[in-house]
Amino acid sequence: MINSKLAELLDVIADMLELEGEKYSRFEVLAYRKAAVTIGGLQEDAEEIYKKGGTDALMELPGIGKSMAAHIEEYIKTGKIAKYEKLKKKYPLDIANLTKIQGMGAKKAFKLYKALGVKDVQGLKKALAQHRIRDLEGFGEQSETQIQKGIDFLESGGGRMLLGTALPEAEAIRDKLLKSGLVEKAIIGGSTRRMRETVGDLDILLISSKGQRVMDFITSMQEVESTIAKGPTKTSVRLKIGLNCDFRLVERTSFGAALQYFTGNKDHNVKLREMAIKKGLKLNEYGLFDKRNRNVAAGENEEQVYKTLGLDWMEPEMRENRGEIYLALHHKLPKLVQLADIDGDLHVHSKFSGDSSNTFEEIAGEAKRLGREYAGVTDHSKSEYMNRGLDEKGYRRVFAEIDKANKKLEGFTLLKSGEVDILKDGSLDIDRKTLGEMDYVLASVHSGLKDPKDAMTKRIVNALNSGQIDILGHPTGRLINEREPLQADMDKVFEAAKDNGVAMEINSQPSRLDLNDENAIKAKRYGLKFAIDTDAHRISHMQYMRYGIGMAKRAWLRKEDVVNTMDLGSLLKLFKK
DNA sequence: GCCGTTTTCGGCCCGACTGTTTTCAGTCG
Repeated sequence: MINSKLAELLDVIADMLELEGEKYSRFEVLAYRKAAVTIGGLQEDAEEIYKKGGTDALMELPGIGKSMAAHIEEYIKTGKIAKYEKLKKKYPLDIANLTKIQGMGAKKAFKLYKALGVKDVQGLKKALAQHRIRDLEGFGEQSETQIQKGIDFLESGGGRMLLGTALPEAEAIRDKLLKSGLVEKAIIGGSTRRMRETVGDLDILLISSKGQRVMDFITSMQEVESTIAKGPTKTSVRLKIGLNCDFRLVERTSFGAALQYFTGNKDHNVKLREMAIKKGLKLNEYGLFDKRNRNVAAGENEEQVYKTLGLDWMEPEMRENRGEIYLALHHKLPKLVQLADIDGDLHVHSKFSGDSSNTFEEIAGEAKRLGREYAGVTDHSKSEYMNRGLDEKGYRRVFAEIDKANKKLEGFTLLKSGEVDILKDGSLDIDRKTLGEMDYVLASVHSGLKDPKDAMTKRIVNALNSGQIDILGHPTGRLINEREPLQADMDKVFEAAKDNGVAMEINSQPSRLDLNDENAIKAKRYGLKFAIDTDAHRISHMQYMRYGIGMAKRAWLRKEDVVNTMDLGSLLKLFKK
């Protein structure tokens, strides 16, 4: 995968062009930055895209035009970009890593290079230790401290954190603020509100008349490690869990506009502002203004902001500039699936296998509490010997237990299933007869995750073509920040799934979220159905459903795209087919 | 350098905070 390296190169080119100053327009710099973001965020390897469709395919990507496509082609063919190499001679410093330090941009880095010969982070550390920075023009003692802090943060592994870790932390902080009596309103914004799989920092929006006291309260909170910036309307802190959190205080009359601004991703917001300009208006976080600087539609809710721009309000998960603005303009937004639509959970482990200790009573009790009508018991199959996987006999024993338990349960049904292993040749490790006794079959790949793409594609497609699978479990096997997804031609996988009526799982475990939004968007284009499951190994995991729902909404899935929104009768009929 | 669901040329989003400064550049989101 060349994406991250390529994105870094494009970003550094942007930095260097910025250092060139007047010679380049800031828009050209911006173009490189945009391209870097696009490439860095791709799921598919840019090299694959190029191999399949050449520079034309690359130019389909947002922010990639003729020049960028040529740069990418050059990089794939030669491992280098001439424009970068040329600039590098003039700026022979490790901009990519230096600018990872918070508060350090290309300009500061270059200043330090010119004055002190600092070329990389190592050199910077040396200069800091010798206190050579504080005497430079434009720097001071504080600068040294800030830079040192930035380096420390970086080295302690500051990066994007799982949504499943970040969201509960944000909620805890929000609740504390609400309880403090100092704020009228507190809402979590940013990528957390958009339910992105990982979160770079938290944004919390506040209404309060006690500005200074609120900011003091925040910086003295237990969760806070240090204060990065503190002003009357904006405070940034570093949290002990290793995440930064921005707090913004706005007037009630601006709250809608502020919430809009702090929720949409950058592209979405830029698009909205452009629309505002075309209407002779100006949009910022304080409101929507006309030429005489009169607020025409800030209001207390976002709906007014969207409405005044001619748009329907849309759910936060959609605000990524993936075409949602066009749909909103033409009143064609899809009605997205909601957590409350979920009627059951089709991937739950029990004490009969694996590292789970869940009893049927516990599973049923928690599921009922969450308003669900059924839960599928999907214990591991025998290939997972590390997880005490079940063989045919073992499954029969579990099915008998399920029958017994169901007799005692009222208004709730446990379903007979299994998370069956897909073997290397694509066959399942449980015989046909036993699979036939299951209400449905969930099958997953658990081994050989690094196998070559061709073999892996064949393996999964064979399994799908066996006609024995109802749901493909965590289809790419990735673990966020830990393990790369398996390499398979997802187009072929989705095609085979469509042919065989197999639903794709959206696994709600915070470290999985698999399929992710991008793959789910693709799968939906093939007309596939989805099962949003929790893969619960603990009873508490059954609440992870909201993360899977977040992913589904990000993929614009509707209720009818998700099989476990159906009532039990309809679901069983579907699986019978 | 990119882009267009009116445009293939003429546009391209907006503001807060910091540190080092005497009015602002740099950085960030």
